[in-house]
Amino acid sequence: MKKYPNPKSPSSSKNAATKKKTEDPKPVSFFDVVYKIARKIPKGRVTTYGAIAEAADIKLTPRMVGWAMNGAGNAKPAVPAHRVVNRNGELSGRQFFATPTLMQELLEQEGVTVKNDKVSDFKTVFWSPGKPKATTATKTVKKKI
DNA sequence: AGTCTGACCTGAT
DNA sequence: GATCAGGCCAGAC
Repeated sequence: MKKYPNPKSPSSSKNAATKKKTEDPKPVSFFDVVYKIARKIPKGRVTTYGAIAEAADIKLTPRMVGWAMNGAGNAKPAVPAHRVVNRNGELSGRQFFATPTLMQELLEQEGVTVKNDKVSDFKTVFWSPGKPKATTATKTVKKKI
């Protein structure tokens, strides 16, 4: 993490607009897919990176989801990255926000209780992107049904 | 062209 | 139960 000159701007600070008019045949970059799913997250609810990766039609790893979130602020409309947490329910990406506490503030604002940088009742506020057979979600919410 | 990193997850020790 | 290591795909230098 030290060899990175610009930790602030992930995509060379070119923002997501880099592909502006270059999209035509296959505009469905894995970025767009993640954004689309993240935007579908209802208010007061959170999901995990792995769940999004599973919901994506394309083969994708949870890591890529987080990486794609880098452009969330640049994406339009802005993607509610604060509603996306890791499988543990921790606000791992809070430090990537404008302020480390912004993520928690937003979550609490929507009614999500955050304790110690972790979502309380994570399983309760957990929301599935739409993939019922989510392996990860199955384990997390296995006792849901 | 090769190397490394990355807001993760899963499995094994 | 906690910790370590590996893996996965894509992008940037």
